[in-house]
Amino acid sequence: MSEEKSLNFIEEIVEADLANGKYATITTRFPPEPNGYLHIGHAKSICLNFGLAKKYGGKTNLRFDDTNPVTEETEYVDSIKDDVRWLGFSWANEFYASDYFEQLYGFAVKLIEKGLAYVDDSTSDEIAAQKGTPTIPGVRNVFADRTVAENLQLFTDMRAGKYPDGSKVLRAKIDMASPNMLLRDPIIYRIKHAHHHRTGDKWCIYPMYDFAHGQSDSIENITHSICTLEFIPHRDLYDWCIEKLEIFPSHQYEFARLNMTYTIMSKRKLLQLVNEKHVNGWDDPRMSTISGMRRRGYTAEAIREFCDRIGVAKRENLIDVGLLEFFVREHLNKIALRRMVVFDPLKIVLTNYPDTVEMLPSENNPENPEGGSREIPFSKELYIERDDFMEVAPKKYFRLAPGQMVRLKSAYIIKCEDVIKDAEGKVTELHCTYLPESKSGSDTSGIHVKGTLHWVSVPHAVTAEVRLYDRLFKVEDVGNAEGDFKDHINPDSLQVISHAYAEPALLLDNPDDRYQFIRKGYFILDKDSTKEKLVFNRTVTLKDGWAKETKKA
RNA sequence: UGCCCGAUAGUAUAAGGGUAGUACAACUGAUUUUGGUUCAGUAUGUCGUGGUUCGAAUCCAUGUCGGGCAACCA
Repeated sequence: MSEEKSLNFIEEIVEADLANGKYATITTRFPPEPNGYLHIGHAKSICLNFGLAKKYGGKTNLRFDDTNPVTEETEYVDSIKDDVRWLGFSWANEFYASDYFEQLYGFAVKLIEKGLAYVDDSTSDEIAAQKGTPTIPGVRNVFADRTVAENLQLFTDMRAGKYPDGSKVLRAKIDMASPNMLLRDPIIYRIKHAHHHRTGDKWCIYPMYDFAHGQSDSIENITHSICTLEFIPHRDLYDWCIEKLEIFPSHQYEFARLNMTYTIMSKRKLLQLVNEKHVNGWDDPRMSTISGMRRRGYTAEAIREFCDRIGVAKRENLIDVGLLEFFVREHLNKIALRRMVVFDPLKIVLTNYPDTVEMLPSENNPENPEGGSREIPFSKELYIERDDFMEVAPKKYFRLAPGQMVRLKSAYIIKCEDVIKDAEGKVTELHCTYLPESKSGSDTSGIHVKGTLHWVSVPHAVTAEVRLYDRLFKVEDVGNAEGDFKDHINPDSLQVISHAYAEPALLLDNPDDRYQFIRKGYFILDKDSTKEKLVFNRTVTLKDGWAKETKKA
């Protein structure tokens, strides 16, 4: 199988199970609750579950864990399916825990018949109080002594809708003194007169996670049921149900969930950001949701590489978001079309350039010779970036300064002759001369300059809106930071450049294309774009060695 | 003071009794018509203490530290 690359602990389990004949083939599942959009943490789980099946020739089901009707919606189901597909995976079957409600009900009846479940009329407070604490054993109440016949009748009546919400629950009869709190007669069914997104009003009792998940796995013959660390204590109950019900023995394995710097990974908090309008929806490009990252321009390939690289283990972790960005850059560098866009323009007049327009060819991607080239209009009046000029420049500044020369990308070398200012002393334009013999591709000037700038021809410039995103939070470990997580929101996470100047080639390209705005970063067209108004999202910046250099000083 | 997980460079992750390796980050330098890319190189690590062993990140004991467990959520 894999000789070079080392295995993670789950792959080792799978290989052992396959090698010793425990299973001929494996089946995994990705089991989201449709109560929110998927985020990068889910991507790790998706890559793990689908990746395992792919690697070992098994299959993976997509199963919606929809046992709590009050939080779940079809919108979420649809978005989850979109996201999994976009990530590049296809499921063997699309299942729903709600598909199994009848079967699950039967399992509960079986437990009652075996004397292993009872109907409890206590309030939730009473149940909590009787449960004890981790160091004090719980105590059973009188309802635990109800007869099988009585329990059967009561449970039937619960299903029939004879009781209001909260008035009764079905509990598994296990061990009120167990050191594992989850085994102290856990609730397995509760009454909820609520509309379910798939079963409608057919049911008014719903199984709890612990009575649905393992059994669903079992029904689907899941061999390796992989979940996150917080479910470790649930494994005893998972196994207990399977054993008492005498059904296919799926096994649960747990790995550490992904945590990432400067982001949150909780659906509850993500929902809060959406509801309270701290962001513009679940697919806001600043969100750690898969749909947000997609809109921002991250590629599925980069996300998969990231998930592969971070590994799977049981130790808690906090991964540098910079690692994700590394994989995004690595991929985009290979596929992005190079374009020139000026965000903050400073006008340049080439005093010795004729009143004509030249079309200059420029490669689409230096990393890919087959990527071809496009023609860029060049004229007497150009825009360059305002911070590519300094009137008084430090020593290692390779850009424009009075008397200094730079190369204009794919065009000529120019020299700054005159600085024009307004009454306040603000630089309004630069008068430069160009070296005709320095034309890109046929340079005979013999001059080598250190700096190369991007530029746009003034009369040909296309205006566009550019949205620059920064991290949504100001602190590294948002989850463990003091106070409310919203206190740490970065107020400057979105900067809008409403009038950037772009080379005209950007009008012609395909909306799915990825761009590198030379010296600026990677960009993608946003869905808010129209024919009249282009809108671009910055996916990620380029690494900036100069910024690092200046920061040091 | 119960039970359960875990601990390897800054961050992650390998090494499964035999040279502590890889990626990102950092730092040097080279190349470069993107201060990007690429290339070459440098520095940094086994939680503590005992033990077993010719040999321990790995096995044993013990301590310490971090995390989890008492929703009619998943």
